[in-house]
Amino acid sequence: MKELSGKQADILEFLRKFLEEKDYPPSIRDIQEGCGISSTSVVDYNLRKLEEKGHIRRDREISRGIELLGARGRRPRILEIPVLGSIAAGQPIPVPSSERWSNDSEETVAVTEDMVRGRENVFALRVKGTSMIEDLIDDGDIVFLEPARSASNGDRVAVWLKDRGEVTLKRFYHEGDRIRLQPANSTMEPIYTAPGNVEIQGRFISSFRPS
Amino acid sequence: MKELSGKQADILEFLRKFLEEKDYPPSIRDIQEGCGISSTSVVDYNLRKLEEKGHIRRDREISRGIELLGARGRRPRILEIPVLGSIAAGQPIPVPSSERWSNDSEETVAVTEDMVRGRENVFALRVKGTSMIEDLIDDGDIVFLEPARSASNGDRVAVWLKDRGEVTLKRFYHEGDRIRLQPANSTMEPIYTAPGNVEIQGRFISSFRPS
DNA sequence: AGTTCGTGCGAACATCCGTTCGGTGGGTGG
DNA sequence: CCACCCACCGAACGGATGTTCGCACGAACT
Repeated sequence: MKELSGKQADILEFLRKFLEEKDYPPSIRDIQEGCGISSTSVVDYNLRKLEEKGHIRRDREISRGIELLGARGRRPRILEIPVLGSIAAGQPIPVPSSERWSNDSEETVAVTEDMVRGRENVFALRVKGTSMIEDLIDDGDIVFLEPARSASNGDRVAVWLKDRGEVTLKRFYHEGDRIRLQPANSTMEPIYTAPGNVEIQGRFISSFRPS
Repeated sequence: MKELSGKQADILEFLRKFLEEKDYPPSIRDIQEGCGISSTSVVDYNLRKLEEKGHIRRDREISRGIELLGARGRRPRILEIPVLGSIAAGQPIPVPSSERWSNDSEETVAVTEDMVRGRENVFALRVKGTSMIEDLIDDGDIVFLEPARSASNGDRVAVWLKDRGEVTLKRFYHEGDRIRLQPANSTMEPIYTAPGNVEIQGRFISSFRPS
């Protein structure tokens, strides 16, 4: 990539600022004024240069048809993950699967899609307590889950215990005619229950520990 | 917030799609064609309604002066955190502080600013090994650090050990005339060294465990 | 029936805006 | 010196675009 002139760097910087502020690209004359350039043709000239050098993309004949390329311009896919509540504190959580959580005045966490790797309908829960401490999931962590109705042995899942009316995060084991829900905390006992009593809500994907 | 008519929902949906694709807002006539509306004035009319209802913001007299409000439109502050390398595997890492990491062909991780809470110049490292396992930092985790030259007792810091020429993530303790670098792994021994031999690179902020 | 209001239509207008073109000046190489 | 290229300038052209205005149609209400 060639070196760019002072004027071109100015324009690029102006583009970033403008986009940051207004959320739509500047017109050529906006750039002209913003960078103190005397003619629109000069802007056009340098814009072409910038396009040749791969910093921007232009849609000809279209007003404000400038797209900023590169890390700062290309907006990464952002997903707003709803934080549906807390888990392992004994509180029931609403079921996310088929629900439309459209008018969510609830809390959300924005993450980039690398964190959920293309999975669908991911939701998040705030972890209360240390029942999964040995799986390196601490109190206060945020766990990301994908909706699931079934699990394999050893999966970390959020399950609803019908008789208790609560949801908890545990490792899941199917043992003969019963289910073992194993906390990852040696001071805590596993929960044994009948398959009919558990309803799997989601499967663990990843976790984040805020500062 | 009032209910919006079918046409208004169409327009809103078209706005999202268009922005997603082109990275600049559509013109009124783009919307007209895209939504199969017969007149530009109808688009204008519904756009005004959408503005009243708080879904968009318009800059009058400006082409494509439409800003999408709300979760999907308002782009959260995204930070591209450079992943400078791995840590605790004994590899030296470049110092991030005053360097300009502008032409970073290196790997980056995009995160929302909640994850670093307004800190400056945050960088990230990929954790190799389990030396901090008891601090719930596992092999493969990504840790976020802020540049720092000093630390308080108990801080988790990335330090450069001059004599070994390597960087490691440990808990930091200043004990009299020596420094103790304590792994959070009972099978591993602390490192004792002279204050002059350690150079603190960064302080632990938060961590993320990919799936 | 008459009125009002929300919504839609089509056309015209004024401006915004990308593009083009002729021209200038400085630097470089023949 | 001349030719050539790069960067720049000013003006004008024409298409793109936001805005406005008169009108129409149906639903709700008096």
